[in-house]
Amino acid sequence: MFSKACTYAIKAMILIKSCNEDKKCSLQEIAKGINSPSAFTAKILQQLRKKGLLVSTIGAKGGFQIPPKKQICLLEIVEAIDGKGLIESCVLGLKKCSSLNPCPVHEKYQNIKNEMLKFMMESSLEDYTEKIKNRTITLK
Amino acid sequence: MFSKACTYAIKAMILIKSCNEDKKCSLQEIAKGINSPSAFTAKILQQLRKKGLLVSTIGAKGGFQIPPKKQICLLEIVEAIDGKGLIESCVLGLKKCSSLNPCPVHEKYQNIKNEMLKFMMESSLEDYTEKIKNRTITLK
DNA sequence: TGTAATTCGGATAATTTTATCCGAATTACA
DNA sequence: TGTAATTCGGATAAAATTATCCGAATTACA
Ligand code: SF4
Ligand code: SF4
Repeated sequence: MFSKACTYAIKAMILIKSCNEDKKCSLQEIAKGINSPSAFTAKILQQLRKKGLLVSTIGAKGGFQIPPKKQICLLEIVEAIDGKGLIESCVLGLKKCSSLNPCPVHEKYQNIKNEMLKFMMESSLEDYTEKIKNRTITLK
Repeated sequence: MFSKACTYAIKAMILIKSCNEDKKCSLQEIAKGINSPSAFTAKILQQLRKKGLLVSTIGAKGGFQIPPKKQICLLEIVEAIDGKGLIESCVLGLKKCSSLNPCPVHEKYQNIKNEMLKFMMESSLEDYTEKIKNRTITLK
């Protein structure tokens, strides 16, 4: 469903969010916390930063944070890393179809797509943080 | 969502199904009909054959057919090419979660996954053939 | 029987995705 | 001021996916 890079991104964002608001999360903490290759994770964090989903501070004691007061949903993360493909594409990826001239599964499929979208829009990082903090679940 | 190979497989199966029952579909017809690279398509057709989703006849006037009297749904095709990943995996792909100790989005996500499964199980090749035959839609 | 059409499988190449390495710049703080 | 911790970006490598090429085997049919 999502690329590997994308699931790293999602997990990293959840982990960072579940740190204290003011605390910065270093690359190493993140990679360890989500069990990902750190250099690859670094690239992904840069992508997220460039899209405005993360802020970073350079130098010793530096690290990554969720931009303060920003609400972020799964969809934003997925789009930042995997692009609009998932949202725009279709089972068949046909070019010459439309809602006026749909293939037989169009309606069913659109329903599912809409629900996936809804799910991703409604799932905010906050939804995850509590259980992470309690260690009820881990991100590994 | 699906790999490129998988969407080629789906389209190829629909195309073959929409040929006459007794008519065989050659690789070239298929590749042309679904606008796919023929050598790559050949590999995919072999995979489908080995999984029992296609039968082939070798030699001149040979080609591919859907096994007679066999009902095939999308799920079977997807599993044959992309494996069980889509069905078994999850947004986060966590290892230590379960329905007893789920992450916060578990319920929502499982619902969507179940609907996707249902969709793929309920969508049979026959659903597509009529419109293909009428040329109301194409597979290109 | 000979030839063209075709599937089949192995080898290889191109592209994309995932991953590693390293040197430079920045900052905290001893 | 010096050093360790850190982000940042470029170069490269490894692995997976997608794609091409070719020769062998099989079959229809002229
Ligand atoms: S008609 Fe709808 S479901 Fe069918 S191929 Fe087009 S966009 Fe996809
Ligand atoms: S609890 Fe459910 S939704 Fe959450 S990561 Fe595990 S399987 Fe996925």
